[in-house]
Amino acid sequence: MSDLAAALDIVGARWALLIVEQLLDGPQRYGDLQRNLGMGTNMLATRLRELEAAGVLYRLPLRHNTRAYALTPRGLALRATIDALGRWGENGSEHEASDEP
Amino acid sequence: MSDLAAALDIVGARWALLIVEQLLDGPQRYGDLQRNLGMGTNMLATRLRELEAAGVLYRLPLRHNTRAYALTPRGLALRATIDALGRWGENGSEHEASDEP
DNA sequence: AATCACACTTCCAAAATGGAAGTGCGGTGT
DNA sequence: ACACCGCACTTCCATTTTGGAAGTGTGATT
Repeated sequence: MSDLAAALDIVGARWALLIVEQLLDGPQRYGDLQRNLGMGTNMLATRLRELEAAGVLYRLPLRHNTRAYALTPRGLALRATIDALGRWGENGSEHEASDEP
Repeated sequence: MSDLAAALDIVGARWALLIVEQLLDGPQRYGDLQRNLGMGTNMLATRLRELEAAGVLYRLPLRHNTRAYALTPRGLALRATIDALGRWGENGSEHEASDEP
């Protein structure tokens, strides 16, 4: 399995990189993530569990039954990838059907 | 929609980035891609259609009924992202691993 | 005691994925 | 000429993933 395939196994799932992108701005709570991303709560819970198991993020306990999610060093290391993909996505409005590359 | 979300809309689908990674080594034919990637032929056909529509790759006609798939400039621009993700994936076996070299 | 915010879980329908087999076309061998 | 082959797909169907909506449990607040 190539390095790329190994990486995609972890952050290739839908919403995974968007969650990490949010957390690059600092730790956030479950409800905040859900509102900021507009994704269903079941998917969010599943992804957070997977990303925690993969060592990308961890649960940061706050008061009583509330907690925040924060990136581990391994999660922060995704900044380069996310920046690169984001820059690539910037130029997405320049597509037109042409027969020559 | 953020730049990252726009990018993921195109290359976030399963296999998409792996296909692009293959084509970074040069144009390949359908059968080669299938063998090199080990993916089902129906998915490959679907992804190639989507990536062509998105301007990431194009069909390069060869003799008779054969053709190769090659990256457009927009597809080649994914090299930075793929390299970054690949480098991130390299360090995936450090969960309970030994000491460093 | 009743209500509320928060962090989920459960249930079910819809969409994506994957394996296997089939299709069409042009070239090759006999 | 005619059977056969490789290539590039398409079709069919089972399995997995995703998504929306509603429900659960816990501790604080009124």
